[in-house]
Amino acid sequence: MRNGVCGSRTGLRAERKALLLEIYEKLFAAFGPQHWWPARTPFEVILGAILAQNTAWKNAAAAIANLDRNGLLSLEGLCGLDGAQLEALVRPSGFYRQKAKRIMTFCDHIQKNYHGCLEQFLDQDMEPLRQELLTIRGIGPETADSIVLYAAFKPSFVVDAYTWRIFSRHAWIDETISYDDLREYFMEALELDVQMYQEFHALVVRTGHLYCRRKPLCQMCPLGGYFDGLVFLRP
DNA sequence: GTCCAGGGCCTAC
DNA sequence: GTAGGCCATGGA
Repeated sequence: MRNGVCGSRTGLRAERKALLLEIYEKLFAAFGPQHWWPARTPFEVILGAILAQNTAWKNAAAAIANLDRNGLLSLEGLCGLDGAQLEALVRPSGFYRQKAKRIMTFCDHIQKNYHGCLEQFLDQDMEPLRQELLTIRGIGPETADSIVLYAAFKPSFVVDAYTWRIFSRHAWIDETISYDDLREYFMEALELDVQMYQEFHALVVRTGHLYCRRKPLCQMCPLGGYFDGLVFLRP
């Protein structure tokens, strides 16, 4: 039993679905469409997903701009590059040695297994694609889900640090929840909907940027029972 | 000068 | 299986 409403699995799922939809609608009403992912091609989404790992987007964007200036926003372009050159170009994104290697590893994987055809790789069913991404060194669950959702347009919910912070601080989830369990928390309750998943994740990040960064946070954040002038939801 | 950002890997227990 | 250290730049 939770909230004295219904103890059945189906009931809990319905309850959770209603909560999630209400959160989504309030965020959408507050912020509107976020137009994510900020990239022109699936390959650029993938580069961005790797370059943004534990990094402010602005820094990742600077690295992408460097690649763009050199005409390197393509698999073929990057494959002709040596490691040191790529490191120099992605330097603004931080962790640049790791990230250069991760990008190279990804490109090698597509070259070897798909003859350089990214479309063929992305065209797989969702689960096999996700699992294959997770076998590539440097691509963890969040990066994989970002690629699946925003580059392959398949409904895999993206969980990030803001999702965890916002939802745990509201006590909607247990703060010790694992990545996969938190992803399931969304995907079990919500219909599989690419556009909605894209928008939901983007809105969560927007909310996190404004109200839920590590430190200043939650005096002003939804935990107080209000959010940007809106009455917010309580668990 | 200090803290933080749209993670992931490796090692030690 | 999980806590802790490490990777690194740029902005507040």
